[in-house]
Amino acid sequence: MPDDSLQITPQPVRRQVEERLRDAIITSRFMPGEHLSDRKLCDLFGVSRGVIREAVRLLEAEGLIVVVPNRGPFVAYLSAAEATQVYEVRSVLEALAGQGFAERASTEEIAELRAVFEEIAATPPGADRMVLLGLKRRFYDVLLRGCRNTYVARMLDQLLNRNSQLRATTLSDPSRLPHTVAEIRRIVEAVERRDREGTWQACREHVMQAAQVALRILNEHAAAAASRPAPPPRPATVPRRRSR
Amino acid sequence: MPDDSLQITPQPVRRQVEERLRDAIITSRFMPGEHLSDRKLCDLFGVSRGVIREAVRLLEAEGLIVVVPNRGPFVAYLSAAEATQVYEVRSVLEALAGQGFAERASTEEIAELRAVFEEIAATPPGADRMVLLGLKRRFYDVLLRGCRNTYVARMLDQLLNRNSQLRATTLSDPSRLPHTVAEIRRIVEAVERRDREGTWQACREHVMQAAQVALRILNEHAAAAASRPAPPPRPATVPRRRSR
DNA sequence: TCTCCATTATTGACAGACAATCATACAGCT
DNA sequence: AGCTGTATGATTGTCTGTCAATAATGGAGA
Repeated sequence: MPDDSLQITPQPVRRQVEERLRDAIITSRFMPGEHLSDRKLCDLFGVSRGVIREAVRLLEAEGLIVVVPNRGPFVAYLSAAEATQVYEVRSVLEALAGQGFAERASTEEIAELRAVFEEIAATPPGADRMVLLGLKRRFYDVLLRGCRNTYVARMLDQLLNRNSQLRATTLSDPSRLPHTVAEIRRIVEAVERRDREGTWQACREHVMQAAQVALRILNEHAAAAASRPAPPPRPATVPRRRSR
Repeated sequence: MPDDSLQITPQPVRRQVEERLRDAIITSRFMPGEHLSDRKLCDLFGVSRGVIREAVRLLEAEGLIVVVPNRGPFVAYLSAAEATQVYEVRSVLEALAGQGFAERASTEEIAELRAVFEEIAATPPGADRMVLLGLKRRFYDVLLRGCRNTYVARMLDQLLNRNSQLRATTLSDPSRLPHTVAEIRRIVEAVERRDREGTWQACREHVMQAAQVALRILNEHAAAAASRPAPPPRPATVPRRRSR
């Protein structure tokens, strides 16, 4: 099999818009619920309407954008109920990815995974949330590449993007950091033993712990919002209906 | 909670094109590897290029279409290796969906699931493959609706579409039908007992059995193709690279 | 037969236009 | 005041035409 690591593929303008827009959403440059009108995006990216519309369609399918007919695209909003569902799916997909990694990753990839883990473990508690999120992202990049399953990689990637905002807040919780490190250590150690079942369990446990923290935070926010006089407007939350 | 079953949402032309194109692909009206040029699709659907391009972008994100730069969209092709991966993911997602159904579906939904199962069980062995696929599709529709998890529903839906062609051939295997029915019966019965673990196992088992049959068929085809002088051209299999 | 080049078709991207629809504000009525 | 209806303005959905860049095709020539 030829090495295609040096292969370059031409990147149409559309792809760049897709990537930047995706990035802008998952880094919260656009807030959930925000209206992304054609005009605005055209001006922002300096491209024509057609390109914007195509990019929006792709991000719509990825679930990052919700399009309401005759009103246009909005940044998707994740309710507490939906977050629960996301974590439920993540737990099994991540477990599957971990198991695949334990089975099929090369020794180099395992070493790489440990290296990223050590970086996470060495992070001071007061670090910027985006730094931590970036490290965790790299951890997942290694994991998803080494699990040798394109489909689990794609879907987990989408899920991680989908609730990246929530993840940023849970990761940044200083009291949570040592627990996170311990959980990830369990994953890495299980992988190093090539322990299928152990990795599965460790991954599952990790996500479920994260889910608990996330939902606690979400409920606190909800409570705080309820005590405030005017609840956030939350414009047009998912009026779209999946067909089929 | 207000009943939104009467809600009507306007369907832009684009949505119709998306649906029809998706349907045409999963029912094999377009063969894998086939080139779907703008012109052709414009003529077929009688709409402008912009609409076509947007629809293609959406189906690209769903994995049904692969777009190679400067050559346009092709119907995605599923290699044996990829099929293995799809079944691996399906097994856990379907298990999760089943578990969610066993926990959270209403008694009406459980009855509905059994009703569809009875239809499947009553199918004569010589039935058309598309009839069976349609029934199975309905089974999944009920399951995915009742599991109360939008995300697992979306992802499993995509996976089922992705390998619908393969599923049609495995389902149509007459020697396989009784086994299929038995496996699905196990699922339904576990659900009726509200047995989380049992449903999980039954679903997992069902997919793994299906995977075995599918891979056997794929290998037979591959062997047959290899014995033939000219192997099928299989133009441009997944040259696209996922970013990030 | 093979190689190289010119022609042609197709994609990627842009701009302009138009009807349909939605949001808003304002006037009028009870 | 509170509600209803309408006029205005902005935005979306869609079509058309245009143009450069790239890939596929086919033929000329060695």
